[in-house]
Amino acid sequence: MAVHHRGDTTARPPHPIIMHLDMDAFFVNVELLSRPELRGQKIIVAHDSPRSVVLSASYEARRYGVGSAMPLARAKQMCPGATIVEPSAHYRDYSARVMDILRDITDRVEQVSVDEAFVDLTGAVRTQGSPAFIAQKARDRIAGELNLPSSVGISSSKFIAKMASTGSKPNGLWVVPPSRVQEFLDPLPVGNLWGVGKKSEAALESLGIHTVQQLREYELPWLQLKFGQSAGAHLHAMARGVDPRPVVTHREEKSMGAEHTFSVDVTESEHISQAVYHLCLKVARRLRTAHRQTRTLSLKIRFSDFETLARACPLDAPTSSGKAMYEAVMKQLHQLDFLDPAGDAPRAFRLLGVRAEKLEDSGAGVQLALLETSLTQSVPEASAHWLEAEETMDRIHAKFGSRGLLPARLLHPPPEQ
DNA sequence: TCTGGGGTCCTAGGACCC
DNA sequence: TCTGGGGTCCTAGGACCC
Repeated sequence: MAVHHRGDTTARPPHPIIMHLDMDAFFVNVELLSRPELRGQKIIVAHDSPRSVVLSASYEARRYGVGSAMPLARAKQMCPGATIVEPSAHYRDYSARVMDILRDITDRVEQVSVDEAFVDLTGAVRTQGSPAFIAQKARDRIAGELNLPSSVGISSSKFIAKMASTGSKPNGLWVVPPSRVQEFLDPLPVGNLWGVGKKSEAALESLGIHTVQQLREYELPWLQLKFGQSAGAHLHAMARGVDPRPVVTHREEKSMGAEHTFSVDVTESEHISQAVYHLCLKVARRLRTAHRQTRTLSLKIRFSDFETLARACPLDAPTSSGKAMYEAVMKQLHQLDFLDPAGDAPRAFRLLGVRAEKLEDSGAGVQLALLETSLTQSVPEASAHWLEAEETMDRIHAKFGSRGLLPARLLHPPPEQ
């Protein structure tokens, strides 16, 4: 609780102090810890398969134009001789250690992704020194204890703090005081703004708007007419450095999904249904681990021509059962005539995805109710068996990792171990 | 060059209700 | 009989982020 003094009408200072920390080439630098001989070389972290994309590139590789999310095939072509490193399982651990260091400053930490976080320093500055001092101490600890480089931006809003950390990279620290925000923003290309991607950038450019300064010349109603209510308001606010979003330390997941791109397009119905099965079990397991269940299931398909569509798969009742999800998805696939039980599907699949939406808590009581519901239905033994089987798989997974979850393995013991 | 996998948020249109 | 105006919920698609 804030302490109020006499005459203090506002509990908050005029400007919050927000820091944004972003790890530099995070995956690459984690890999370098175990392979120091590669330091200073062109490194690309990616699964080395024909359809994969770049997850992270060393600055040496970036000089050749390699960037995140680029198809690996293209990256290899642009940057011949680069070392391709398979992603490992260590990123979560290092991420957690970075976040722990940040939480030593304050608990006002919002983790945005595996390698990024906002920290609200508004309270911390009263006892720990200037924002820059606090930030540098955190960067020094991350460098000293984890041997990983990071960059920090500090300003009075999340959005400017993030732009500042990006601008300070690599291994930098940039403070933008409130009085300098406009001066900081004005020369930047609109494409640098948070939430302005390729499409919006192109639309802005076509209207002759290239810099934030130019964007600021346009009024709110005009921007909303051109870009929609929300995006227009967003652009208007950002051009003025306005971003009132607070640092949020906890956020509940709204959906959980799994998707898979086949290394080769697939037409065989049996192969497709097996993939659906896998994805459903994966999502169901995650739901149960989080004590959640879903009321709406969504199926995503990408065909070989890259046409992508999503369809809802109605559920009889909220569920965290992979079997129930599998049945709902298969029913929808058949209704859409995308499968032929006798043989090949009419169109080749490139990607399949399953996403659980409208999540709700599934306490022990709810799980029991679910079990009772299935027991009163026509195939009670089968339902009970399946729930039990899925729980068994949860235990197997906890013990051995994600290997060996094919349907066949459920019925027969795995060949090894 | 040929496009991953995990998400969030917004928009538009249709169904349905009053 | 030729038709309004909300509000809400749902679905599909798409932009965007890391």
